[in-house]
Amino acid sequence: MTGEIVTAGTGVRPRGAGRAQLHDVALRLFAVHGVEGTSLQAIADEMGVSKAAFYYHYKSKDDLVLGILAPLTGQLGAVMERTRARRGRQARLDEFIVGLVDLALDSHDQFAMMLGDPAVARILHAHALSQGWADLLELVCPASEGDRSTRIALLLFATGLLCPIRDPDLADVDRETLRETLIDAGRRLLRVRRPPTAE
Amino acid sequence: MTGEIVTAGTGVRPRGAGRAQLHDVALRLFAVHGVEGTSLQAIADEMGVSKAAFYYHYKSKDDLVLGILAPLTGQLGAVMERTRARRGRQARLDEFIVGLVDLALDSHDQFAMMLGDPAVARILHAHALSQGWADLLELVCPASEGDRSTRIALLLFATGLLCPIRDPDLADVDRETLRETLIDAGRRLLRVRRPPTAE
DNA sequence: GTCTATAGAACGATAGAC
DNA sequence: GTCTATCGTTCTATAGAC
Repeated sequence: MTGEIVTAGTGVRPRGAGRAQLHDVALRLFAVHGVEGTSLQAIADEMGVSKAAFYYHYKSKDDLVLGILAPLTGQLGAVMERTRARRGRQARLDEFIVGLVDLALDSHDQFAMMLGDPAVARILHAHALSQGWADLLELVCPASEGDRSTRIALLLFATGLLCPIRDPDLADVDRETLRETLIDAGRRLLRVRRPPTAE
Repeated sequence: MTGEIVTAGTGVRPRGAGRAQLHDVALRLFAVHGVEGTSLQAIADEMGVSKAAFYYHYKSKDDLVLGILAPLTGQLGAVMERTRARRGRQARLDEFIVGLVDLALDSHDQFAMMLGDPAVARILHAHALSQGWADLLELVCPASEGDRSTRIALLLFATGLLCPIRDPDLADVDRETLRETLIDAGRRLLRVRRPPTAE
């Protein structure tokens, strides 16, 4: 079920308890308005503190984004571990699908940030940290094999997970149903027959 | 093949020829950095003119975004017309898939803006103009029928089209191959058997 | 851990000359 | 159709008191 919160090896360290609230508030605003569309002022206002208080927790806005995304990077690594442990192409694809869906459902906003926000792409790139996702892709569908159509389907699926997650139309669908539907969609898309071993 | 450029009924009017270059430059920058991440200064610099020159063409940045998106709105309407003309659920789904893929390939950057950029969502909403996409969705999968799993797959597919389009890994895939692969993926995802009549 | 105050830059937008 | 110059605002970020 992808429960582990990994603090990850990105060099971003938590400090106190107020930071958790900062993450929550910032993440929610980032998800709605995007990173560039959210000012530190807006975050501070929403928290009911002054803007300067922010700088106790992080030294810059970019740092905040990295701090928010750090757990996701760790979780992505965990999915990669589990995928690597599987043998056979079908088993690996299935592990990838299930892992990614759980990640998208557990950490929707972070997931949407990472894959959807151009500002985040810039920040990750600037810190040479965009690797996690690229590595996972490479593991499950090596570029050397040149299987373009699988790679396209993979990218389509991962990106497609952005929408069902944040769409207001789907707010009333319960989590387990959504999860099964998305996993089903992934298997259909990637021609994975059934859960190869168990779940 | 979705050739028609419809100026659309959005109330945004072209003026001269310099506007075409403005659209090109702005669109390219918007696609990379997002709307909020692209300043009018950056656009002006890229065009080799002053920032003030921009205001001859549009009265605001929001207006520029609407102007850039107007043709897409028209094309979306055309897809809707063609979809409406089809009879039967399978035929409509197929028309939707093919139409959307062509739109995504023809107008990748506009497509990515509309579906991916939170700033654009805000602008469209502020002008009560987000309808085109919602209407198309409603036509092909009415909310009243309550077929959640099809709706989820539909959203996943549309959003998923964002990525194969802009991913640098896929730059060497020729357009026709990409088109066929994406259409195939859509049919698999939405369980559409074959091209119901012709193409 | 939070505050006030402010520096300094960048932003969107306007005025008016050419 | 483009320019220079500038207005008013907002932004990130810092300094220093509590």
